[in-house]
Amino acid sequence: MARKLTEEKRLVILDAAAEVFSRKDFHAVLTDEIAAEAGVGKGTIYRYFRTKDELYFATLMRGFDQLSKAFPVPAPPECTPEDRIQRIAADVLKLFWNRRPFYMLLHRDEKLLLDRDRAVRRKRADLERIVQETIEKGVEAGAFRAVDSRVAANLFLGMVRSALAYHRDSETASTYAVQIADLFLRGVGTGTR
Amino acid sequence: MARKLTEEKRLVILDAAAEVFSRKDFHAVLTDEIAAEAGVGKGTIYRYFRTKDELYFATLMRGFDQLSKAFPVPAPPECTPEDRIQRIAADVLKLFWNRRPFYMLLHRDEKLLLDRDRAVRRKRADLERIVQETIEKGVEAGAFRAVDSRVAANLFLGMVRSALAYHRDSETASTYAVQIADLFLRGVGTGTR
Amino acid sequence: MARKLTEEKRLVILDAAAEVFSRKDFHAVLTDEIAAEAGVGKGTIYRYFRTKDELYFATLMRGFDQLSKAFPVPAPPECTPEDRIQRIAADVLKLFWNRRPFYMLLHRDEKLLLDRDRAVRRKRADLERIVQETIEKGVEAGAFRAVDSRVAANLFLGMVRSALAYHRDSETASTYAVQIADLFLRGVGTGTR
Amino acid sequence: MARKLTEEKRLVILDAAAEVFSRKDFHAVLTDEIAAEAGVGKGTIYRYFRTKDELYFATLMRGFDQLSKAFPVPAPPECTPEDRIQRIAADVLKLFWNRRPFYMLLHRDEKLLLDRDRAVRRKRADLERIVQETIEKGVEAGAFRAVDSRVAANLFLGMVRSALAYHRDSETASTYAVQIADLFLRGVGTGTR
DNA sequence: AATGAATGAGTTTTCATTCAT
DNA sequence: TATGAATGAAAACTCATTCAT
Repeated sequence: MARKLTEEKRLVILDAAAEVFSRKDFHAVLTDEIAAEAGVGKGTIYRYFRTKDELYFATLMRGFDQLSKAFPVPAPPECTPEDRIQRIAADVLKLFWNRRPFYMLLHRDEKLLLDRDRAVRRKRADLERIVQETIEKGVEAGAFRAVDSRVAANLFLGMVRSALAYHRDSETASTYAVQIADLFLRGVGTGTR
Repeated sequence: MARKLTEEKRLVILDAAAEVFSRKDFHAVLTDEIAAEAGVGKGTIYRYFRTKDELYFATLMRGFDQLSKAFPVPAPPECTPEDRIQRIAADVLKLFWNRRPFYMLLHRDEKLLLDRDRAVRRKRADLERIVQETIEKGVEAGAFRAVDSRVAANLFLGMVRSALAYHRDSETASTYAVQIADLFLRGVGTGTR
Repeated sequence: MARKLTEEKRLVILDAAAEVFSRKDFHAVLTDEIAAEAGVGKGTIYRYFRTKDELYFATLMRGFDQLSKAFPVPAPPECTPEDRIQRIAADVLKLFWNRRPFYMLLHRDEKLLLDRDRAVRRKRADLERIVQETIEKGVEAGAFRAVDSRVAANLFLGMVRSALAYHRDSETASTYAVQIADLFLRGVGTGTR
Repeated sequence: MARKLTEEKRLVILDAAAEVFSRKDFHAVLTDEIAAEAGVGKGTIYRYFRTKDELYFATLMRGFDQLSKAFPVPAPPECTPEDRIQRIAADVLKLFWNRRPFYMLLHRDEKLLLDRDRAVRRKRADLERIVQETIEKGVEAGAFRAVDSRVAANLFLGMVRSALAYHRDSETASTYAVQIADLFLRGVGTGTR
């Protein structure tokens, strides 16, 4: 039990860090708080992470990786644009719904992450691109009006973000997903149906 | 830099602070940087604000007050819900469009502001309420489907926020306003027209 | 220098502070000087005392507590007023004789201490009262002239203070004690002997 | 009225400084406080005194000079030691009785003054010497017991200091002077009378 | 000549990081 | 290996002194 725990403890620290960092600014978080939250000594943190910065970035990346893995997207290959939109809303909301702190964290430091990590940049772009492409396909197929796909994608994601950030605890991810998809699809739909 | 009148200098400092704080976290900003940006000595800042914290809060409040004054809302009194929605989108976007740094600042520290200032809390609630009530009226009038007004309001504002945060420099407030209103109104509309 | 136990180090810091504060004004003493004198880092001081002020007060109180414990007074219960006077002079002088720096410190900030700490106030009053009561008893017993006991007590203590503050290093506490008691007792005595 | 007021204002500032410095440590006194007390602008102080230090020293010296002038000592030339002692007590007490703040100031920074000014050093020594010589004469004349004149002088002055520092507002200088002289003279007297 | 707003050197205080245990 | 007391570089804050008005 001398070395086996190592990876486990790393995760304990990362979890604690995610928790604490999600509550306040990077600079407002004291190393001690993270140590306390993790239930380890402050020195231990430095055995696993060279600096507070590194820990912070690792925390972001870990959350991000979890998401990446969980990310259900590309999503079904050849379903209708409407279904894909619906699917994306549902998936993203479900993914973050019970991890609001982490979502807030990711959202707040989006910029830092995007600047520092290629994978994050790619993933972020992926999501945007998928939504955008889906919309474009919808337009091409005549299912959607000729909206600006980039703008529409941004608005769609804005609704998703808003749902994540401001939903009440009593509300569910799927309710929101349905409403977002519904609103969006009617909003961009051609009405022919 | 010569002798300035007191109130004038206070504003110079607040402007500088807004500029600097909008670029980085509170904790990442040094008092010296603000002083430099304002073109005053560090001590001067402390003649106008007791602590860095107080300066920060004053900065947020100043921006907020400017907005409050500029805020065009209650908006037209007895126009259609559709028009009001359109108006709100246009007004809010126009208000913040060229103050993105400040908007980001306000958005980032929404919580702090809401916790500390009643006026902010009220203003924020006002906007939400107006949107929500407009939606409710639309529903009652049969112009909108029977959506959950709170959720719909949240999604509407989510689109607005997204527009503010992620728009490209080449895009205009009014373009976005039109698209948001269009998308939203079709989304919640009954289709009877 | 190694690792010390917490309470031990607290005392090391307090000793150093007493030393440094006794040499100069509170405001003229730099935190760094105390740290250097204590042989610890500046930050360490702040682990034990919240502010420089708190450290200062703690320093005064510590010396005061030491004295309180060492304080031999109430002194003999039922001996003659003359003996009690002699005893008090001897005890107080002995107590402070080799702690002149601390005595000076205590004396200089008498007011601060009296204002802030009830125990100090009580102790100070105790000493005064004991002297005064002793004098009153002497007067009642016909051993002393009908002097104003409060004034006489003040003068007696004035001699004691003067001895502490201005004695030469070559002089001893007991020599002074004898002379003070002698002078005072003859001074207030009735001469009947 | 452009230049005539100059010396007058200098004194106003010195008075204010004496008042404020007597209440707190040199370092605890802000230049602003002195300016406020003097009813002049802060800058004005610097027109009269180069630095705060200089003002402080000037304040001490001013008080000291006033005393020097008022100092009645050498005292009567060829009266009895008893009379001289009585005279000295009365004179010193009278001199300081209504200037307690200044006395406290002088007393607190005795060391600084003694270190910096030859005249002060001389004056202080004078007083001590006069008392001591008077005692010696008394001893030689057989009027006083064979006390250690230095110690006795110190104790005598200790009583005087104590009277100045701790007397109540309701008490008078002459009462104290009488009691001090009485106590001291009986204390060192041979009893033959 | 007088003023008090401005200044920045000098202090206090914090906190990431180290290191003795 | 884990710890948390110790540290000092870095940041906030103060205040004597200057200087534009």
